[in-house]
Amino acid sequence: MESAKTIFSQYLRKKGMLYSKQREQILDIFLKTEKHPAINNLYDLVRKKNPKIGLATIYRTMEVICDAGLARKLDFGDGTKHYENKYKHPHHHHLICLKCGKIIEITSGKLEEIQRQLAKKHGFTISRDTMKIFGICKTCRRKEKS
Amino acid sequence: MESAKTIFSQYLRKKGMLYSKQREQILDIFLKTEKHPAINNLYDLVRKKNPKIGLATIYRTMEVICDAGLARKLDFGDGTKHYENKYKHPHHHHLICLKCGKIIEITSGKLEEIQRQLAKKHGFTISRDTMKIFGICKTCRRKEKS
DNA sequence: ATACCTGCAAATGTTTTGCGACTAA
DNA sequence: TTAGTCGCAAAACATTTGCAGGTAT
Repeated sequence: MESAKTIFSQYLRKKGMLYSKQREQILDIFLKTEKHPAINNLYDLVRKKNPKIGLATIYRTMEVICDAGLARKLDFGDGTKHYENKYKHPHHHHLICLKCGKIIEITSGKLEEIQRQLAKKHGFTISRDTMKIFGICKTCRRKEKS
Repeated sequence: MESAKTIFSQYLRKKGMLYSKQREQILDIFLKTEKHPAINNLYDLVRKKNPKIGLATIYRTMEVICDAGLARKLDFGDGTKHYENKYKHPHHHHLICLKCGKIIEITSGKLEEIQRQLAKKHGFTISRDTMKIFGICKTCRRKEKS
């Protein structure tokens, strides 16, 4: 399996784009984050390494990283874009705690099967799908009770 | 079953809010739309009846209508808020055509069951959930082939 | 050398807010 | 009468874009 960096640099070459220092730094930091960083989280992290970098470059580069198939853009309805690592990371869904913001990733073969059935029933060809369950996580539920 | 207007006016009274002409007009027009209007669609429709109304009033009022349990806020990832009628309208999900923008509503008991199972497995108490399947609808698929 | 990129600032588009005038009860 | 609303304009955000100067190949 090729490394994410290899995939990225090959993608860039194929598209006639350059493998700049900024793009490498942003990819590095993004791949290290294990969660679902908002664009501003990434901006802050990248600035620690390279304070000169601009927010627009983060936006532009994350777009390219998505196009290269290494990231997936997420919308948690909090008014800003989030990104998650797609590299070696199968399709999944999210449980989102409304109290503490914790995000739990879930996968379900049964769920995928039902989605396929529903799509088929309506003659619909699936490109992508997203399911989010908002609620209260175990930890916050316990706190509420006390 | 009470009418939507009754529910709305009772909600307003309970909250110490007024049942203004604008609120009534916006609710009327919103209830008549059978789809998932964006805020600007509503703005245009309402302005036909009452050209003096301001966009801020639409935003503020749709928020109140949601709070009253008569509308549900939707995010189709197109950069603007949409609303759908929640009155006498059970929980459901959406198939969204990426070509023509058509939205098909789907319900599935099996799906709800799986969501409950997944939440339970993680000690999660569900508040609300949303599933969206993006793809190509039957009609657009046919057009592509020709 | 020469595309391509970057950082900055300005522009954009959506949504929210402050406020003086107005209105429902 | 008077709290609550409205319309407007300005502010607040997130995101995108134009451009002059810098960089990778």
